[in-house]
Amino acid sequence: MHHQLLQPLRLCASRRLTSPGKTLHANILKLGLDRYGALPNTLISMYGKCGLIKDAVQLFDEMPQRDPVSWASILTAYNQSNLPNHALSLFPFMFTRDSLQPDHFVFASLLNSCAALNALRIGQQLHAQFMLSPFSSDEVVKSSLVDMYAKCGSVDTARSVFDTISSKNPISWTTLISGYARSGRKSEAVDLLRDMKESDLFSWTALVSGLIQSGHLISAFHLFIEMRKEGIKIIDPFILSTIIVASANLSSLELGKQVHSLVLKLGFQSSLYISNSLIDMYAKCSDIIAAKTTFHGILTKDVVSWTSIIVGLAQHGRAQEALSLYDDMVSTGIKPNEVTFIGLIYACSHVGLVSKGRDLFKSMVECYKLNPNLHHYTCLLDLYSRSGYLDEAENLLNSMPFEIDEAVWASFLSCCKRFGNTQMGIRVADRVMELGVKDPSTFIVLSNVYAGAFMWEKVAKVRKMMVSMDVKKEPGYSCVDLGRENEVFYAGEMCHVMKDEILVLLKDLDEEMRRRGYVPDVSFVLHGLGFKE
DNA sequence: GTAGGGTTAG
Repeated sequence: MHHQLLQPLRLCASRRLTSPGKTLHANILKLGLDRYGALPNTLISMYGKCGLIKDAVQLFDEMPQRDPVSWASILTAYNQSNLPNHALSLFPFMFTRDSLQPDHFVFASLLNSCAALNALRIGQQLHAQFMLSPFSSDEVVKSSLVDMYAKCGSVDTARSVFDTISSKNPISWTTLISGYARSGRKSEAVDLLRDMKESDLFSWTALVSGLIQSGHLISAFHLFIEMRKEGIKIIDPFILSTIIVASANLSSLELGKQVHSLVLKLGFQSSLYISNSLIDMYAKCSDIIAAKTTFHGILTKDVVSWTSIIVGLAQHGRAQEALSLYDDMVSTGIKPNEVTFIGLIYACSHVGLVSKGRDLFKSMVECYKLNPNLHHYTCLLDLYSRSGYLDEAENLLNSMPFEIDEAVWASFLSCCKRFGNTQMGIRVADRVMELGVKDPSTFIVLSNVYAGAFMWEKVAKVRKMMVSMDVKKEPGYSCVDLGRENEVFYAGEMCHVMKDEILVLLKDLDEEMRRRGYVPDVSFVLHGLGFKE
């Protein structure tokens, strides 16, 4: 009897059919078969795959007799519920409570947890235990070792494990290609794919998306085109969504639109991943209307859809629209996540909605039980300081559980200067000096603050530091998309072909701004340091 | 019961 129940349970697991799975469990209990054969372990695995981790854990804890299969099932369940740390902390009880030894399935699951957590030390310990175990030649475990080392930043070790695999399959190849590509080792990644006899859509996706993650955007596009020429069929939308991300990062509306038409041609427009990345792409490429159209065209929007449009609107300075969409989102019953709040506080920051931003931060912690990270504190700090709430900003700075980086210090410092709080400016500047400075623009802000307080010895000290570190400021530039071409303008550039037209336009704009009440602030201008600003 | 590729973040 219990054999006939295994198949439907496995079907529920693979198709994520939660309620039929529960019904089957109820029937199994009624028949008194819940301790029969493979049924207990299959139930754990079914609950894990359906995302019901609590039910899986309860079954596991209440089992009178656990075996390595039960352990592999619960460890995998934790990984699939995004709780790899629970898997690692449970594992020692396999020895102490159950007197069992890990098998190859258990090793593979645990290495997966390490990869997700960047836990290199534990990964190395498991590697040693694996080598001493009777399973030391298992090739699935070796593939997970390759992945673990690559994800923990040790790509060369990943390579040496890969070389010990005697019969490599497409999965082991793809794992290493992805590792090289994500670490930015372009030529090794490409060479590996070319050495691979049976490259498939998976390996190409790993290559292209890894290169996009490491910033090799143009190469990624060339490889994508090569893949199409090779005749690899695009049978799922994964690679298209990464290519959309690349268009967004290149700020190229032209490329983004082309990829969008390819999406339509191949029929993947209903994929949520695709629509979500299109929202972001259109927003980053300045077409906020197309971003909104994409968003409203989605039938079942998820948190990422809502978050993407909120962030996009915030970046376009449309704070009110972003905030009112947030209200719509909550009333639709979608719970915001950490990223949503970054977008919301960011929106407030750009229009000076201080108390709204403060309330949102509070509701994030109190209503949604989300842990604010460095980005949230940075946004909130930015909100206070840009709006001139310098005391709140300084209090936050002193009470937050994170170390902010130099750019954030510099931004706060320039706000002290802008709002004329000389004492706080000096206090903060002294702290920044102690922490050490690397970025040329930070030196400039520091020098401005000290100069504003007539502290000439400190100004001289900053100058000396700049000279001794051979600081050179990279000239700022902006980039204008002219359809087929890009035009790059450097600050201080005086040899452009359209120089005369540009200067006339600039003069007109300047006069118009002054007519509307703009008073230029020249107190920031730094003389005699050889900077072209 | 185990291993590979995808979206949002100053």
